[in-house]
Amino acid sequence: MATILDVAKLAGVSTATVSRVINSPEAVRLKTREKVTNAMRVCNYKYNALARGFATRRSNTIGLIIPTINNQVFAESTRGVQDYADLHETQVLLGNTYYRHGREERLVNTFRERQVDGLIITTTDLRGAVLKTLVDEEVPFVLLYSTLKGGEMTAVGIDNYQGGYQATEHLVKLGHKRIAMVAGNFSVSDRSFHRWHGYRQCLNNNNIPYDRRFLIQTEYSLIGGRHSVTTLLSLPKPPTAIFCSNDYLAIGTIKGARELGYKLPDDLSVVGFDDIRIASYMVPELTTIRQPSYEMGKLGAELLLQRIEKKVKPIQLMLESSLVVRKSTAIPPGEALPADC
Amino acid sequence: MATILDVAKLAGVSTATVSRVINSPEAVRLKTREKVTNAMRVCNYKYNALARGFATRRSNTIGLIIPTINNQVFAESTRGVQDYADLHETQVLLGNTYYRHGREERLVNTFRERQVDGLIITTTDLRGAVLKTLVDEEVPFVLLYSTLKGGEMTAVGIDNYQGGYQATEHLVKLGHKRIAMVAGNFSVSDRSFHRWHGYRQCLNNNNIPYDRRFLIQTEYSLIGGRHSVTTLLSLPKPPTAIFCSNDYLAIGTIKGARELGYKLPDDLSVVGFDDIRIASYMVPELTTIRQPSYEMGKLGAELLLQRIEKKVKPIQLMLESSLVVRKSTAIPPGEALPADC
DNA sequence: TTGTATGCGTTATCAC
DNA sequence: GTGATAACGCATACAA
Repeated sequence: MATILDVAKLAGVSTATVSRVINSPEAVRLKTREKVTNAMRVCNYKYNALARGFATRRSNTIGLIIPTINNQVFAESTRGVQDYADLHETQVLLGNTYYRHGREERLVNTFRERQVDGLIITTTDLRGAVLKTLVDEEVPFVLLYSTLKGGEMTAVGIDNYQGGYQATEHLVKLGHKRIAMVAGNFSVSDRSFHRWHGYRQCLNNNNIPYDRRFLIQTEYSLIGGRHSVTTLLSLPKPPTAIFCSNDYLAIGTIKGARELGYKLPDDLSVVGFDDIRIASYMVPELTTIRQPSYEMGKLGAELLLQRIEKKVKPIQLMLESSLVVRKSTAIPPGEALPADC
Repeated sequence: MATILDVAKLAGVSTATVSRVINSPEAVRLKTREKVTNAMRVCNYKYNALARGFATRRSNTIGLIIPTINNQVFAESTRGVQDYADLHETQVLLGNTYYRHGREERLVNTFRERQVDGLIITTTDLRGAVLKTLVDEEVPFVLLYSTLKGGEMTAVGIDNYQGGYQATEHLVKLGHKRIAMVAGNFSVSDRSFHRWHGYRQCLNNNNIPYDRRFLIQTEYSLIGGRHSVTTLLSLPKPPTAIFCSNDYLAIGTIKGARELGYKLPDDLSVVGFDDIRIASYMVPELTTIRQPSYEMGKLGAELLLQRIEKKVKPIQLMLESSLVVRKSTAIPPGEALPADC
């Protein structure tokens, strides 16, 4: 495989000149440039970006760590990151934590060994040692889907508390009093925890007593939702509405309820979170909290590159989220008409 | 940042020895090893995998090129690739072509500059120059979701022809005679083209005349399906069944038909392709052709690593696909009961 | 505008 | 078992 040395010899110039035509062509005389360009073609020269990174101590690579690419939401933000990186000659290394702290730590270390210029992390372990180390050792990184509102870490996210509050408030306004929540495990999802806070505060503000049997923590999956709803609906006084902390849980919940003979939304209202693309294609169309995943990824990548260039101080950005009312929510059963009519 | 030279000095050994404790600890005396290990801790040494790659001319990185991470199917195979790579100390660089030939070419070049050890590609341009060049220049690569049954390229896929045939046959057996197909554009999806072949051959074998107005090529998306069905159902003699070349098209088709007042599956049968996770959560639950995406990714990664090690010759693997009958297909309208009863 | 010389952090090939 | 040292391919300060 030809190197710049080969090209240099062939063109009768120095390697420095070859390097210049690659990196700052305008700094070399047209004639010389052409000689070099020709030589490159002749020996089928292929640029070695690894060697460059080695020499400049800059890899033009970032590491992206997410729970799982399998979740549409993270696929969207990943796309945002990729698209932005792509425009800035930056490549992205991708890793899934599968919501495991140990894997998150391992990925961070592996990526650092790979000399990534920075990291974008949707963390599963906000209070853990991993992020602290990153701060201490001044590794540029930004948190995605963050719940942070201050501090020394750069982060972009939405107000999960508010999202949880809005979702719950929507149900309260419809007249629901028995509102359950199917949440992602708090131990691995700070976001879920914040959403629950919003949920609980909303109940509180509306004088609805909090029933702890109405909270189920489970894994973020279709199955998780399907199982959880079975538990909830077999309670002596089952809920008439369920707030799920993501759309997959909501879709699973809807399916599970239907399997139990419930008609939706008449017998049970369900609200999701995220507004994945398919949400509006479900039956009933899913009422949910929309968060701008793609934009979040894009913005996260932008912030990271700026951090790498040391152009900005740590900052926490909160993007807008909003309630999207569709067809999976309605007034409680027996509200408009008596149940026995 | 400390290097092995620092460690060597601190431990009073040579860099070669430090390198040895990293790569083949058993080759160095326990006592020396401990000295080195200690020195590493003292100066907070961090291994530089990039420098290693530079020296060994092996990056332990592979490039994964897919149409879009946004499609659940590719997310699954991506996971398969990642999981396998992860077990073999290999990182994966991810890129989306968005079904654009130019982007595919650019990604291949960029990844090669990055010195990836090999590539895994779900190509959008099977007959193009890009793959040919890869073969000529002996770059290890494997095709995913491939339609190949021979030749010099390593590939793993399913029998798309057979998938298309099975899907259509299912509809024929239910009694449908007017069967349309909503397909991904043939120009960017060889897979779609093969599925169409299966579809057409099945019609042929069952003496059902082929009507070219019953074929719509569109982009692989929910919207694509939704729009296509509108066109099909406004035909003078509209189809009673539609075979869609992926699940998103099918889900879009179902939604579009419902918006036109059709009851599914009574008024219209729909078959998808892929069996993405959410398929069984749709209403009606989607009848579709299942393909083992995760396994395909895993197998592709395995084959690629073997190709890199030069342990195997080019081979084309076909995984099993199968028809999954659920609720989105039924006998044609007016078949059991007269339409006007 | 172009060339010379050196460094980047590791591995690998010899010696010892 | 261990050490000395030459690659690896490119960028860059400094000279010319």
